[in-house]
Amino acid sequence: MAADIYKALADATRRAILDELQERDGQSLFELCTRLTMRHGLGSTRQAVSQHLDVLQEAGLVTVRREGRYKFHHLDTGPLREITARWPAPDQGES
Amino acid sequence: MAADIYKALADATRRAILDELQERDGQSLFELCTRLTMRHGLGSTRQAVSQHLDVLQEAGLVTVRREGRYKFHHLDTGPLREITARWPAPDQGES
DNA sequence: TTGACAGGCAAGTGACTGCTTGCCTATACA
DNA sequence: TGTATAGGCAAGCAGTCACTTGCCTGTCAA
Repeated sequence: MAADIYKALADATRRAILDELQERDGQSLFELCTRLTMRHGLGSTRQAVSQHLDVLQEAGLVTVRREGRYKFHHLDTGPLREITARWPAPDQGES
Repeated sequence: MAADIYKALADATRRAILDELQERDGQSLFELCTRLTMRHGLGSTRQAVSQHLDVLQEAGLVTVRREGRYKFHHLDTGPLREITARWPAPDQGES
């Protein structure tokens, strides 16, 4: 259920996770931890990233696919359309 | 400068302020307080709303026009484009 | 000039939140 | 079967944030 995509986006680490998943979709938790450290300079522990992924999943921005002992995370940018739909640009659809 | 539009959007009261300004642009602080209470059921004090407006202004989502002892607030949805530009929908190009 | 009105500044407080820490479950492979 | 790997759960801590409270500045009209 799309809990609160706004709160989900409020954290810089979570936004970095979305960036990472956009660049390489379907990463596991450990893969995300590694790449966040390497490419984004974030020293986040596994538990921290896991909690962030929970928030993103609650917001519907990340979907999860289980496979054996792995858990792959996929980006879903769909819920973000709500934002620009709520406050459209003045020269666009607003009447 | 556009501080952090994500943190600015994280609060429900601030989103209600944006809603209000979209419906009726150029409101003063007291006008906003009244309409937030009436139409959105928010019992926000003047100071609380004022602090929210500061955050929205920092984020570039609200611009301010002074006139005598009044201060009118205007909505600017431009910075919101950054969000959908950063994570575009997979099947549509950003435009 | 006086008083009412519109808004500003700053310290204090309670709740939330991101993160750590420690321990646990489950799957794969030797 | 035993062990390393991938991930989960929950309590505790510290920083942040929204909100209040109290007082101050600036504008306008009578």
